Amino acid sequence: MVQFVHPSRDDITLEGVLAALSDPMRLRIVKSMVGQHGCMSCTEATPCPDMAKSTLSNHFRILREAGLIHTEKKGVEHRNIIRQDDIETRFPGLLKTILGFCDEPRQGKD
Amino acid sequence: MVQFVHPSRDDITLEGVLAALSDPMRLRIVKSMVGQHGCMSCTEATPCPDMAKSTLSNHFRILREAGLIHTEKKGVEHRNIIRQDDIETRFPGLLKTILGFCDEPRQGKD
DNA sequence: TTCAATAGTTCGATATTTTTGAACTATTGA
DNA sequence: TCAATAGTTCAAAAATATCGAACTATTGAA
Repeated sequence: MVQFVHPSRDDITLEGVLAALSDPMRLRIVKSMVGQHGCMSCTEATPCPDMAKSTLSNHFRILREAGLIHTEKKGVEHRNIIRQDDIETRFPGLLKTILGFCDEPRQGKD
Repeated sequence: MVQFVHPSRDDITLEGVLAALSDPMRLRIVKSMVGQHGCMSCTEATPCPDMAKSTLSNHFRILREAGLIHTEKKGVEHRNIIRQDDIETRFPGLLKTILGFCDEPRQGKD
């Protein structure tokens, strides 16, 4: 039984958010999750398939503990959703500003 | 003879800026430099005196190589200035948004 | 000119963090 | 019950950060 740690809205810190987003991989994960606005599995949310599962898992943990995403287990996979409202309330405009500058991973569909 | 590396405006990357700002110490250094709008020596710009000189020097190098500050030698000390225009041109609003959320190191004077 | 003081860099060693593969857990579906 | 899937946890290896010590360059004074 895996327990996920999610900080409450007020425990989300600027430094935590910036540190979480300072990794190119995590930035792209977050970007892809904002694009979609439903839940995504870890595998779906990852724009880089050639990476160890454990590394990926660690990135999701960091995003989770920074308060950027919410994860819950749904069947065999983990559904992740970006905590857009919480972050917007805590740091208005921050996420939009940052993500506005990063490369679109894919605009349309294949 | 020490040569400083300063990326050109166009070589400043979002990831580089975020990575540079994701360290609490560097965030405070940048904050203090934006408050002042002239040059500051490394010592002046540092809100945390109890830190090894070499560590500090490394932080300034990272800020410099991310394109956040410009450093030039002036006599015995190094004058640092934040590259506010370059960053604003490259990522409009980013710096203001981020710094707007971080704690004021000191609002008035002593 | 020489000497000490100052401001910061560079180097090498240690400490911390990240990444990885392997082994594990939990769920689904045959 | 068994295999497949999705992800976690663990321990070791790789990469980064921190530190103290030694170094460089400049200033100012004797």
